[in-house]
Amino acid sequence: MVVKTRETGFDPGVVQTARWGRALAHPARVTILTLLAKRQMCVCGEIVDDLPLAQSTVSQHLRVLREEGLIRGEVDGTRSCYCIDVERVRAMMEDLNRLGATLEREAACGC
Amino acid sequence: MVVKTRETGFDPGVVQTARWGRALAHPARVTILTLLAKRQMCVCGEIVDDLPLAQSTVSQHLRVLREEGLIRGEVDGTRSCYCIDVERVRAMMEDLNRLGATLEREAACGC
DNA sequence: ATTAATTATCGTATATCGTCGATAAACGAT
DNA sequence: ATCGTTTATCGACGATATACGATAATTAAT
Repeated sequence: MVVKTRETGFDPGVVQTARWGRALAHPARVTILTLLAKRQMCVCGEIVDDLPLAQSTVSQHLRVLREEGLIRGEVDGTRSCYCIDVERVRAMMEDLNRLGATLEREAACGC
Repeated sequence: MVVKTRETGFDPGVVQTARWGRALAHPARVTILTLLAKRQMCVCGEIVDDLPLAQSTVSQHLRVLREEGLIRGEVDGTRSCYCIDVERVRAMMEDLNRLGATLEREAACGC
């Protein structure tokens, strides 16, 4: 599923940026990421305990983050141990900062 | 509508970050922003011409960006002239970079 | 006054998202 | 082998998001 070419008529780079946006588009996912950063690893159960959501819902959000590559999960016995994929996070921040730089560059508005 | 307190149980800062994410979560909106940056202002019609979407749909996306404060619109006769709100963009990038820094800081993963 | 142009909004249809409970799968412990 | 723990997935449902055409509102031009 890696390359999901659905031919939308948008620039691929823009599509990727939008994917980063979507990954961050829910408070639960942002919270999960910061949690994983605070402790340097996290069992799923701990994450569930820190969120006001059902276990299955948290699992869904973990899946979204996993699909975007922002986190990686390893099974450890009956547990699942998640951690941030720093490389991917760096890639995301590069993309977002590139966008930010573009948007800030041309400030003069004719309106 | 500025303060939309719907009591979700999430940290306000996190909620704001998620809002930025949501604003960028669609290729059309990212495209619109970069368009507005390239030309330093843009009439709605030009934006519509550059997107593979109907005029009403583009108008919707403009509304989302406007609601997040990332763009401002002024009516100019029968036209609408949009431009980027650089202050807001800067605020967004600050939030996102703060998140990025947090996520990159603690790299060592115990998995 | 009519007409043409432009854009926001409305109504509606469809798709995706978010959420939960229930269940299945995998494992550890007894 | 059975039981308890943990987590992913499934099914269902409501809520949002996305998309379009039609319409209304505004203005410019004739």
